[in-house]
Amino acid sequence: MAYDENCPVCATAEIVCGKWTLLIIRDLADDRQRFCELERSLKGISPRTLSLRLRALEEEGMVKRETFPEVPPRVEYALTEKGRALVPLIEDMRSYGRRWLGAEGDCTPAAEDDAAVAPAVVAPPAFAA
Amino acid sequence: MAYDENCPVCATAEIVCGKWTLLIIRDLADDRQRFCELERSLKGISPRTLSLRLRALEEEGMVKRETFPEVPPRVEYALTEKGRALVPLIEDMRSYGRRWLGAEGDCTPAAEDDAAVAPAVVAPPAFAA
DNA sequence: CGATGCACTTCAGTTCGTGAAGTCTTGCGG
DNA sequence: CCGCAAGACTTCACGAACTGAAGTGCATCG
Repeated sequence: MAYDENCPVCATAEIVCGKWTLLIIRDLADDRQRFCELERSLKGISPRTLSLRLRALEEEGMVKRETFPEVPPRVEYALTEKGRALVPLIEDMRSYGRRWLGAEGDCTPAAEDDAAVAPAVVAPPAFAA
Repeated sequence: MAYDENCPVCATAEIVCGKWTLLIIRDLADDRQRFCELERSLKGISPRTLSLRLRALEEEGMVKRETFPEVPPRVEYALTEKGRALVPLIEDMRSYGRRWLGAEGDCTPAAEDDAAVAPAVVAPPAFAA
């Protein structure tokens, strides 16, 4: 059922393999975000899942939650140091996706509504790093 | 339901977030393996899931399947170049797990039956690379 | 007064992953 | 000759995970 906890790869996999988790980290890597910003950026996530992930990430100590008791309640999420340590992993994924999966988009919160620019990169380059 | 296919991180996440997928890649990174070797190494995986993962990985072109029509049938799985390109990702995970998750084990197919050696690393070091 | 935004929670339904058992073939022990 | 074992899976029933839609509470905008 669960992975072997002694294995560093397994332990990380356990965190990482939940759906959306990595994308949440990716969004938070750029900047702190609010619940609804994440919800909009991660098109297709259900608020329940987002809530669950955020809670889990917070319990793991990778995300810090900050509440502002304002008029429309504001809650911001930001990566802790432990969470930021996952960013290189995300960068690897980005490189991989670009090189081998022909995914050209930016998909960062900044690049929201520009779609369809990929010049059909299907055959990946034959070299590997 | 599905991630945004244009985003390199999402595209990679889609591959990577299936349970056990990364661990299969990890095992295959060391050497080609047979079905039952993977099954034994990945303690707790169901043959159905392993079969599904292997098939998907093969269809994605990250794993090469080779059948040997021998007495007890032998099938070996190995990473392709596209699959090997994921190894740095796994290495990142290993580093992360070691540094931040206090997972000290090796968990490689080579280190099978030595358990309980971790000197209780619970508080991660305060520095980050 | 009704609509809207925010941050969630609840609910029913679908998909994913599990654990046990079964399949098919051949070689070895009794 | 019978039965068990290995190897590579498949089938099945069940539980866990994720989804989509709707609901909650509050205050401001129109």
